[in-house]
Amino acid sequence: MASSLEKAKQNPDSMKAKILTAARKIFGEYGFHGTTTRMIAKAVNIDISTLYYHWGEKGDLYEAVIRDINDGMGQKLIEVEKIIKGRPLAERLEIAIDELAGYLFEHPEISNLTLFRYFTKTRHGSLIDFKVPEFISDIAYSMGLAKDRKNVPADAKMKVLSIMNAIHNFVSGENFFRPMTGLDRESYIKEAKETLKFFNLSAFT
Amino acid sequence: MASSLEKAKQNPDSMKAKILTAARKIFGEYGFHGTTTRMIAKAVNIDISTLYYHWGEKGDLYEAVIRDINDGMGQKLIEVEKIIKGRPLAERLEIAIDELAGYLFEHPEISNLTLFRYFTKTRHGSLIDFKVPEFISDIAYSMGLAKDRKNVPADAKMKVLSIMNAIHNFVSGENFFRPMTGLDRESYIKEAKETLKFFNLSAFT
DNA sequence: TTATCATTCCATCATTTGTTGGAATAAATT
DNA sequence: AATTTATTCCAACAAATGATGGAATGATAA
Repeated sequence: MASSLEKAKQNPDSMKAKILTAARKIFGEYGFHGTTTRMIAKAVNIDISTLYYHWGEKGDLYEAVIRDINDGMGQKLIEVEKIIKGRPLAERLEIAIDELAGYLFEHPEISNLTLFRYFTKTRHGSLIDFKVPEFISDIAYSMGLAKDRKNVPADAKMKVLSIMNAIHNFVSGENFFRPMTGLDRESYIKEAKETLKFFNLSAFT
Repeated sequence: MASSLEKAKQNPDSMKAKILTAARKIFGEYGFHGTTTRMIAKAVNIDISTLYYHWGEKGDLYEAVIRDINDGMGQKLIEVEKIIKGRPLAERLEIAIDELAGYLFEHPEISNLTLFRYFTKTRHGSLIDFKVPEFISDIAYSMGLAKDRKNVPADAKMKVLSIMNAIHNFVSGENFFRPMTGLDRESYIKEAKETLKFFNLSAFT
């Protein structure tokens, strides 16, 4: 059975999908409470009631957005895993950083929303399954930090969290950090990747 | 001339200071838009109008909170600088990580509010001077990554940002990350410090 | 063509939220 | 004691916000 989200993504030109795309962006910029349903409706150029017709409550739309970005990350991680399979660790790290950072710089709402969820309490506790724990364990296993995917030691999880967060930080923080460095966007992305490799390669090789 | 903020901090029992303390905590947990003036008033057990009497608009109170946490960070950085002065780099790093992480784990609102500001757009752009650029440059200089405090290269700034953010992440993300690891608070803090040292010592020594 | 269904908008509500005026009270000053 | 000043709360408001009913419109099926 196709979920409401899957249905929307089948046709990116559908109104439902357009709303979802706008919601991703705006929720990512302003957070849940900082976003109003009217802001999203305006971005799509529709009446607010049309938005409610397609997605129901604000919280439901937000959940759909979270599920959507999780799907994206999950797919990307699988894709990366395929590329790096069998290579030596240093090479794996370099490629993974390039790929993941590249992907997230193209979709900064993913980093924004992920960090939002880490750091913020919501007034009405939406307990969305965030998939992050599984992602983290999978990466730890893939990096050889755990023998068993289901039994990853705490220190390995902490290392992986550190890596992933570092990527998210550079992506989400671009608006704040880039002016500090005086770099243009392209150079900033390049420098971010270099910095990530600087820490990770020396740590793991 | 003592600013409104300084005046409040002179006497921590004053109503003005009590409101500020509660505001720090709640803004830190829920963000600017997620926090209502009524939530803060309730936490202090006062009427909402009393809050307005002391601090004026919500945005003004928020600014005071930001200035307050900046003061705290600034003082702590000076304190740390004194302790590590003259020691070899590896030792400096270890001590700095212990001290800063310890301080921030005691005052998680600082990390929360700092990251909030990095990653979030506010609907009404409050352009508070955030002092972060100076902090970053000072740390880069202190680590020997720049000859000149006023002329820090971009890659050095990126490295320092990476370090600082990594600390903030473990502090702010505790509620999300700790359940993933199964650690108690004390062990989590210890493990966070270890992980930070793992990446930084291997990178810089 | 007619009847059914899906989609969109207009108008409107009920709450929430930021904010203020003014009365009541307490504290300080004369 | 009388008077001013500072502090607190109650009540209320306007604007913003989440949400909905129902009419209009368009598409689809019969």
